[in-house]
Amino acid sequence: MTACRLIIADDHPLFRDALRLTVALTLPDAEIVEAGSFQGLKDALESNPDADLVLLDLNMPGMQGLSGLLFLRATFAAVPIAIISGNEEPRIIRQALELGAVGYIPKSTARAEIRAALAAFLAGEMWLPEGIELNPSSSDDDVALAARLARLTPQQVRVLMMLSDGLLNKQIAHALGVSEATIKAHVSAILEKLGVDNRTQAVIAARRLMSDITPPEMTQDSPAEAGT
Amino acid sequence: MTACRLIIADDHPLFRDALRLTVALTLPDAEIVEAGSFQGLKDALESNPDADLVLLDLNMPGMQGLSGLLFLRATFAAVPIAIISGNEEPRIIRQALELGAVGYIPKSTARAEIRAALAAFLAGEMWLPEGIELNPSSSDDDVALAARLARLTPQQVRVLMMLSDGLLNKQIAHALGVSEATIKAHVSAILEKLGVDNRTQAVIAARRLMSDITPPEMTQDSPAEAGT
DNA sequence: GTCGGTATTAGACTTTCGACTAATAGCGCG
DNA sequence: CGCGCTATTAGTCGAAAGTCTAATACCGAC
Repeated sequence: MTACRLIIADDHPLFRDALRLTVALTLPDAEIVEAGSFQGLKDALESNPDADLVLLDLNMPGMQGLSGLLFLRATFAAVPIAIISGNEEPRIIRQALELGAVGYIPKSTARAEIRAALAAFLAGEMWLPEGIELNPSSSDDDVALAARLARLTPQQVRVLMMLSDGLLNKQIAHALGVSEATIKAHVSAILEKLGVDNRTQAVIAARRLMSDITPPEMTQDSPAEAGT
Repeated sequence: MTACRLIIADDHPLFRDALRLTVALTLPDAEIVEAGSFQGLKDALESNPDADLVLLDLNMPGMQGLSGLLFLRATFAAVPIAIISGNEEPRIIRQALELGAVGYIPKSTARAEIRAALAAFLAGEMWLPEGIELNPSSSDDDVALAARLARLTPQQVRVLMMLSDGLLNKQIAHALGVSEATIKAHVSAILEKLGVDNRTQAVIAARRLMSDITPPEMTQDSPAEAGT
């Protein structure tokens, strides 16, 4: 197989190293780009818009939960994104899939399985841990919300992000270089797709994606090296 | 000392029992009312508006973080509220104090110290765990936000809660039985006190109080009986 | 009692929002 | 190529939001 290009995004250098070694076992010829922050990942994707896969940790500086995934999917729709996270809650996993992730690898996954997952991703297939099904009649409200957010167009996602910062239509229009009427149309489309009545409720919905991620361990003094 | 009346609010019956025993040691004549949910606590406070103290756990069904404390302080300003929580983060403690709590007892506190805290509260004094100071030049943004929220009047708190649910001014006016112009005046006062420009930013600020509490343990399969 | 400060209420007026209509551009398909 | 579909763009207009001014009421201070 010809050389492929992967982006590893994790704020923990040790974990990036471990992951790169695992990747090298499966794909000796792979070119690997690393990013340690959300901004770094955006830069890496702009430099490598033809990357074959992003391995994304959900807890990165500058990224607020799943909203980062929403943004990346909207901005770089052509690049497949797989989540690698310490969080193993089924709800989070299903939300990530609804948002367009090609797979979800818990950090507790054995190395052999991680390699199998990588192979699947690069073959264009999905991969999930045991016990997680694809469409288990998503009864969860938060999962349904993720599905609705995934239907937004890239421009609508940008508008929703700025809406969530409390900006006025006029300010968003100026930032995006279009007229205020255009922003109003985007906002109306967002309200329709999210099934809400006004911008405040849209912001509440969008922000629910940001706070839902609870890291499994929480010792804010220990380095929490997750190597091996 | 004459008999006093305490309200113990915690969703865990076992912990309520333990707390009641500790209270009985210090105050044999105390009348103790228990509540296992936020709604139960509101009912208890309406039945006992002259209670001498509320011992409030921050993780109760129906209560979203510190916003519950904000509501209680605005609605029952005459009743002192002490927080009893498993969360020991200094930021949360300072926020609770800014919102008008008379003290903060980590659940890891020794029983003798809890008794000392109770005595202090009933004497009208504050009590804090070791190492937490009263006004350490609150540099934290979230603490400053709590201080701003504490300046809202009771009616303004009610309006802010409904704002945070995404309601229109008209809907809030109808629910509170006043005119829409009145709600607009309240909203303007809220924006001024919170230092924000529009209702969306006010909702973002209010919702920051709701998501900041990270429970120290997280087993989502335990039954969590809330009966009595 | 009178004064001064604040909470609550509301009307008048300006700005912003959001629905409706519609034009343009790109894109897959027969 | 022409057709239908969608994304993006924008103008118009009634509704909602937010500001300003102000009246009433309550409450502690003098």
